[in-house]
Amino acid sequence: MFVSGDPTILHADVDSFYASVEQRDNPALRGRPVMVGSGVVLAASYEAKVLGISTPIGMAVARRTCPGAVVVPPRMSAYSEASKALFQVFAQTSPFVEGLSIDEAFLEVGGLRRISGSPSQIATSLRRDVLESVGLPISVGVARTKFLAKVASSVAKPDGLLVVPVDSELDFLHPLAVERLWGVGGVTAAKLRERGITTVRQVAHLPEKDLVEILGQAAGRHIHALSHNRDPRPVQVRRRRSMGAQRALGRGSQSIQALETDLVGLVDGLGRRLRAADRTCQTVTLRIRFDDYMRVTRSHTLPRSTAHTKAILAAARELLAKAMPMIQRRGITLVGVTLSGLGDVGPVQLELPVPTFSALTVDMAVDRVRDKFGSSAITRAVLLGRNQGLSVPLLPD
DNA sequence: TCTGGGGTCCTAGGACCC
DNA sequence: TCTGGGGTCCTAGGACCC
Repeated sequence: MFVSGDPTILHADVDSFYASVEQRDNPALRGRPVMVGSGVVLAASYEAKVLGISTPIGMAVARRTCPGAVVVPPRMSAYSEASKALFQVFAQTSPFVEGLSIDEAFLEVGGLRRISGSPSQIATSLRRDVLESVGLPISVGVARTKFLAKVASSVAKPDGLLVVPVDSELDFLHPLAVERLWGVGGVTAAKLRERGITTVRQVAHLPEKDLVEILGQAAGRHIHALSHNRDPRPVQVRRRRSMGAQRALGRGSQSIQALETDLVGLVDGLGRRLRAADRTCQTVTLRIRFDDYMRVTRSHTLPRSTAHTKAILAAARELLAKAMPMIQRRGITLVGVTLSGLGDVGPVQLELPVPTFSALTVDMAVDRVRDKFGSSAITRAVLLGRNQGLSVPLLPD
């Protein structure tokens, strides 16, 4: 039997994630068109999608298009909880899970045949398990490459399962629109359409160098490879590379004080998240969106990594001051902060001039570290004396 | 059609170093 | 004094994803 070429990669994706959570938690919303969002529609239930709602779309337009729909404000913490439960089921299904976003992941199930069955059997039980223990409908695509598995799950929606056999990969892929290629959005699709290219098959017939000429080195090569279903990327656990928060502001005059307050709030929240994840950052980026919705960024790289709110805030404030003339000239409708250059909180060494170990010594050291790196940064203190050591686990306060 | 809140990756120029 | 080639880091912008 030919095993190595079997489709063994699952792509699992919750259908209309936010809207499905709302329908799960409120039975009155089930079977009805539901739109989640405030300024724009973040998610629409399938009942709403059928009526012509696609995301993102302005809420005013959405209400006109679909007057019978129920509009629900987003509950981010509920979605975050649901996501945790979802990824627990993923982890129980396979040891190789690569999270892609809050509600989707790749699972490699090639080595689980003896334990759990064939990939399509595993996909079937995964859908059942998620529905039973999280209460949400998912769609699953199964294929030999990550890219194709992702395409398959989106074609399978809603609440579906689609396996792409190895011998019919290109038959499945080539009739699809270019927008189905992972990495082809509005701008790229428009460039291709200008040249009469609308299907994956047409892309596949183009020489790679032509695509590179049109789209640039990386994008050209990438899309050329995908159109032939060449995607060697393995399923792998990835770590987060940046962390950010932003706030949309109403149009109109924004006082400098209010802006500073927003900035403090954003940085404070980010600092907490950073320390809760035991991470540090080195680069602080300020994002600004003007009244005309043009965007700019200003960034600063710190001389050393930090998880301390004070250091991040100081950098963010300087960036804001730098951008202030632009803001005053053009108005501001969004402020955001992104932290990148993420690292891990390593051991911190502090020397205190104390003669003996005591509860007081520990408290002093802990206070110093907390003061320096933030309250949840420390989980263990190792006290070293001249001839002895003492390791003390600490509870987060 | 007037616009959220998260993320990822790529490109390109300039500074700086060897 | 002028010149080459290669590499890394920083900053800014942009496309794309859900």
